[in-house]
Amino acid sequence: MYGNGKRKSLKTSWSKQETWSIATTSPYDDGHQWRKYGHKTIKNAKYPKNYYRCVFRDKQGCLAKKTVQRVDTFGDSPRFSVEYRATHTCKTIDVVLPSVMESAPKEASVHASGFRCTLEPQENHLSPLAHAAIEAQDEGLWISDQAQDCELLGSDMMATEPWDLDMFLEDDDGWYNVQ
DNA sequence: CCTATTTGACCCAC
DNA sequence: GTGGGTCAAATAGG
Repeated sequence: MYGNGKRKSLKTSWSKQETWSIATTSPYDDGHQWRKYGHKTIKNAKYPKNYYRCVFRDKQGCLAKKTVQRVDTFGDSPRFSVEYRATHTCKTIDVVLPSVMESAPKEASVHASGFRCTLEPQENHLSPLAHAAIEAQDEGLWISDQAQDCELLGSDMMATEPWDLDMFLEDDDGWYNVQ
C-alpha cells in the first residue's frame, strides 16, 4: 500500500526568523484559515501537537503553517502554544474573529484585524473560565471563550512584526471593507 | 457530491 | 534508531 516510497523532501530546519510562537487561550482564528494536516505526539511534551497549514496553499500557494500545542497549566485555564512558520503570501479575506464580531459590530473589524494578539490590551487577564465552553476532543481542548490573553514567547524572532500589515492593506478597495 | 478532517505511514535530520 | 514533520488514503461532515 505505502510501498511506493515517493515522498517529498522535507524541510524541518526553519530559520528562527520565519518562525515565532505565541501563547493563546483561543487558537481558533488568527486572521487566517487553517487546514489540519497532521498531528504528532511530542516526546518531551505532555500533549500532542497539531499541524495546520494555510488553506490557500492549494489555491494560492501560501506556505504559511502553524502548529498548535497544549501547554501544561497550573489548573486555571488551558493554554495553547501556537507556533507560526513562514509568512502568509495569500490575502486575508472575510475572516473575522468571532469574538471581535461579538464585542464590536463592524468598525472594530478592520482595526482588530484578528491575527495580532495585541489588538486590544485587555487588562482583565483571564476570567476564571475554568468552566468555559470547552469542546473536549481527545487530546486538544479548544476553548470557545473570547479571552484574548496572548503573550509572545519568542525571544529574538519577535523583532519584526509577524505579518506586515501593508500586505493586507495594499489593495485599493481594502482587504476588508467595512460597509 | 464535494470538501475538510482523521489517521497511520513515510521521510529526513539528528 | 528515534523524534519530528508531512503526505495521502480513508473517513466524516455539509
